[in-house]
Amino acid sequence: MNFFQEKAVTASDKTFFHLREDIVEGHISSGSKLSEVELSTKYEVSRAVVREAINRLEACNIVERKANVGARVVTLTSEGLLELYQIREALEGMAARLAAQKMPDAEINQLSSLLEGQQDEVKQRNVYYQEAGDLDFHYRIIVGSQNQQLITMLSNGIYHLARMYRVQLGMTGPRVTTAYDEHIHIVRAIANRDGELAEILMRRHIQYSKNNIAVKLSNMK
Amino acid sequence: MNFFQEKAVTASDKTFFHLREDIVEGHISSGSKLSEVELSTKYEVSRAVVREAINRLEACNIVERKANVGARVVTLTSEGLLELYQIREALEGMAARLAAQKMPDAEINQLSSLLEGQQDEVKQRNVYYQEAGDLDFHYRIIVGSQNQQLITMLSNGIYHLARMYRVQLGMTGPRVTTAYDEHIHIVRAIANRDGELAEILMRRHIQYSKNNIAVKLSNMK
DNA sequence: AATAATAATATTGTCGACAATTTATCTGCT
DNA sequence: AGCAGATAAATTGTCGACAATATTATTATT
Repeated sequence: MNFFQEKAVTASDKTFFHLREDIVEGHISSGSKLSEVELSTKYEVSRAVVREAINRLEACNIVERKANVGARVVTLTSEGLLELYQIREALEGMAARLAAQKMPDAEINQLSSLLEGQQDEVKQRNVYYQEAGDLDFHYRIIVGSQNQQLITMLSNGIYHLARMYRVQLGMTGPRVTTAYDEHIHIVRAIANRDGELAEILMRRHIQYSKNNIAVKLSNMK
Repeated sequence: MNFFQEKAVTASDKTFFHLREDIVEGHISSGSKLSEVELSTKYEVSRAVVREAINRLEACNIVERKANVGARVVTLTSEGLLELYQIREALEGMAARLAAQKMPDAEINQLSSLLEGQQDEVKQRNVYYQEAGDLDFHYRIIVGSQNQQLITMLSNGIYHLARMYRVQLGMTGPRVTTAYDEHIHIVRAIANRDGELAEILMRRHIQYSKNNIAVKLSNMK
């Protein structure tokens, strides 16, 4: 599941990863308070490392912190989701454009064959694709952009936030095959080295998934 | 100078701001090592708060840290600058698009009259405009996007990095009047609620300043 | 003399304790 | 009873000390 290989060398790292997973996967519910002492007993580390982990979560926009008061998990709102997808649209659109310019042929071919391999799976509406396959696709293009700052920005922060939304809103299910076709077209544009088209298609693609989620979100309440 | 009002309530905050300024303004040179003990004596605080400050700087991409080794100020490279401007182009382009949709009329008017007020100053090639005026312009549009995550992203991280580049490369000087005209056109598009045009113009505007800096950068070495 | 292994030093990572601030509880007054 | 202020409890912020790791210096061997 971890595409972006993150090695936890220090205890702070481990606590950060644990805590992030517990939040993103919904074991710690959105909006709840993060008590430093409580977490330090739970994860069996000192308060200092919990603090450091929370600070990092704050930098990822996963928790909000007020001085002398404490940290809370961010509350998910439809506005927040909208904002997030606007940012993804901008950044991943740019990533697709850059990938069309810079992504090595070898990587493009790998991506193409990856998609071909997923074709059967998708036709059978295998839900797996939605999660891992989609993530894999987007991540490869981001890496293909060869923009290091863009890569860290997206894989450190934005993707976990986006997943947090999907998990907490119970997003699984359709939009599998349509998304697959969009992926195909995006890769084709990249292979043709047409950055402008790649960007347009990627932005559309993200707009579609945003709308898809937004509809579900409005159906819930 | 501080458009984004940041209040330092805790000692960690103060140290963070001090340290960031010392780095961005070039008092601590790019690539140098940040010793925790050294800084703690310099700023007269404990190592813990220096650590916290460094962690925050790391989240801003201003310093890089290796576990058990330490933190260094990022080294500025022409690739890094290029990457940064690609990100700015994507994000601020989106900000301009959103501002055209959401920015209140009052704020647009304020921005218009701000530019008019700067006109004389610009015609006289007052260098002040380049720095503060340009920053003010961009910041207002970002805020006008009404996308909170976008706002924090740009004002916490990216702008300080961009300024760090300009300072360390000794960027002052021309491109004042041309940039001013571009500003005028962008605001006009926003006032006309033409998000698509606003985005295009903003992206062009950022591409121009990127090229402007890139030329200077290549002339130096 | 050069290299490898080992010891010494310095730096970062982690911890528990204390200080400052906020939040909750209690007391007294109208 | 309800509110204001004072007091107590709990939580976060800061600190200095110790542990673990990395870097440097030393020694031994070829």
